[in-house]
Amino acid sequence: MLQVAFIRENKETVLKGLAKRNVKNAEELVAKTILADEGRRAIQTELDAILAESNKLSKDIGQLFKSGERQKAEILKQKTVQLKEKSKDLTENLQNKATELQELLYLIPNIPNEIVPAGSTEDDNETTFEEGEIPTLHEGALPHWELAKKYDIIDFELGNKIAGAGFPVYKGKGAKLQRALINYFLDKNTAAGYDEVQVPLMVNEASGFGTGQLPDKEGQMYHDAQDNLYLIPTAEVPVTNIFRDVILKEDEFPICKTAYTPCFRREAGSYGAHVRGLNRLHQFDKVEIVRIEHPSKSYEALDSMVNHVKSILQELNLPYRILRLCGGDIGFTAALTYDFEVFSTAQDRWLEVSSVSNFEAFQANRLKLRFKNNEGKSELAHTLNGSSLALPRILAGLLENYQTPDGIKIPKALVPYCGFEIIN
RNA sequence: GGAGAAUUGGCAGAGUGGUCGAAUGCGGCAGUCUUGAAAACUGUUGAGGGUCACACCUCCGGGGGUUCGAAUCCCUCAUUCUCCGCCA
Repeated sequence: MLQVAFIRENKETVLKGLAKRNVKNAEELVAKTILADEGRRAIQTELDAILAESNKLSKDIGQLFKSGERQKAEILKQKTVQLKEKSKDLTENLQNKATELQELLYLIPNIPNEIVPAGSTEDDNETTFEEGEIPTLHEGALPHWELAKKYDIIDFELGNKIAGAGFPVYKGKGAKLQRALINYFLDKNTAAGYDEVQVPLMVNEASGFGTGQLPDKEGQMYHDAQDNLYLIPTAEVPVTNIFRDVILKEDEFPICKTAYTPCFRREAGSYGAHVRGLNRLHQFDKVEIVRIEHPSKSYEALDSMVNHVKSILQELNLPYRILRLCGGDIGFTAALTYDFEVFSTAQDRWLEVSSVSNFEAFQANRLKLRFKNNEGKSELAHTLNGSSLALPRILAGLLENYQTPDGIKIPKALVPYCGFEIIN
C-alpha cells in the first residue's frame, strides 16, 4: 500500500507508474483517493475541534463539582450533550471516509522502478542475463513426469488418491533428493548471512493483510474458516510478518532471514501441459530469503540477492536466465522483480524457479514496519524477498537436464546431501 | 476442555471515575565533570493524525457500552500465567 501523503505529493509519478502497469482507470483511481483523503482530513479537523471543546467543558465541569457549583455544572452538561451528538455523527462519517480511503489504497499497486520495462505480458519481460550450457540429451530423453515414473521417485497418482491433483508423493531417492535440496539451499543461505527461522505454516488475517495477500487474493490461499487461518502460499508471509508493527533501530539493518516451508496454493486456473508433473502444484517446498533494509540500501540488497541465487544455480550447473519483469507482469506489491528461469531441456521451455523482488516501502506501510532514522523520526523500512529456491521446478530441471541412458546423475554439490550419485 | 488471576510506555512497575499520555526505577540519548572511560549529577526520551510551525485530537491487549468526563466501571473477544483434565 502506498502512503497517501506520497500519492498526494507525487501525483504525476504515481500516474506514470500506474500507466506502466497498464492500470486502466488510474486517473480516476488517484483522483478519488486524493479526494477521499481530503475529505477524511476535513472531517478529522472538524471532529478534533469538537472534541477539544468537549474535553475542555468536561474539565470545567470537574472543577465546578469540586468547588460545589452544581448549578453551573449542570448548565455546562447540557452543552456537552449537544457536542456529543455532533461528535457521534462526525465519528461515523470519519470512519466511513477512512474505510473508503483504505479500500481505494488497497486498489493501487506499487509504483514500478524506473528501469522496469514497459509492456503488458510476459513476452515483454527483458532478459538481463543468461548462463549455463543447455545439454544435448540422448535419444529418447524424457520429460520429468516420465522420468519420475520410470525411476519410481515421484507418484502423482498416489498423491491424487490421498489429497488430489497437485499433491505429489515423493518416494525413495526422490524423497531423499527433496530433503537434500532443502538442506543444501538452507546451508547456502545461512553461509551467505541469512538467519534461519522456522515459522508457522498458517497465518491469521492480519498477516495476510501485512504482506498483501489480503484483501483480494484470498482465492489463491487455502482457508480454514473455523479458525480464520490461511495456509501460507509462501514463507514470505510469516517471515515478513515477524516485523509487523516493529520499529527498528537504524543499526539493526540489514535483517536477513531464510526459511524452508511447504507452500500451499489453490491456483484456480490451470491449463494443459503447463501444469503437468511438477510444473504447477498445490503443495510444494520452497526455501525463501527475506530482507529488511534501510531505504538507501534496498537496491544494493536486491542485487546481492540476485547474485546469491545466481551462485546457487551456477553451482548446480543448470542453464538459466534472469528476466526483469515488465510493468504488466510484475506483482502488485513489487517495485522491481527479477525472475529466474531454468531451461527444461526435455520440455523445451523455461521454468520459473525464483522470483526476487524489492517492495520498497509498499509492504512496510501495511506492516507498519519502521525504523528510527538519524533525525529520530520513524520512517518506513524497505522489504525484499526471493526464492532460493523453489524445489519442484529445480527438481524438474535437474531430472531432465541430468538424465543419461544409465540414469539421472546427481550434481556434485548435492551428492554429500543425497548420499548417492545416480538415480537408476 | 474446566476453574482462577492477569494484560499499562524499550523493560520493570504505580495508578481503581476528573487537570493522567500516565508516578517511580532501569535502559536509551545529550550535556557537566574527566587526559579518556566509569561513577555521579543535569536535561531529555512512546506511537499515529493534524499544522509552515504551534495549537489541538486519538491511542493504557482488541472491539463495544455506561458517564459531562474512563487506564480506572460494565459487556465481549484475544493472549499470558497458575491449578485440573487430555495428549504427541
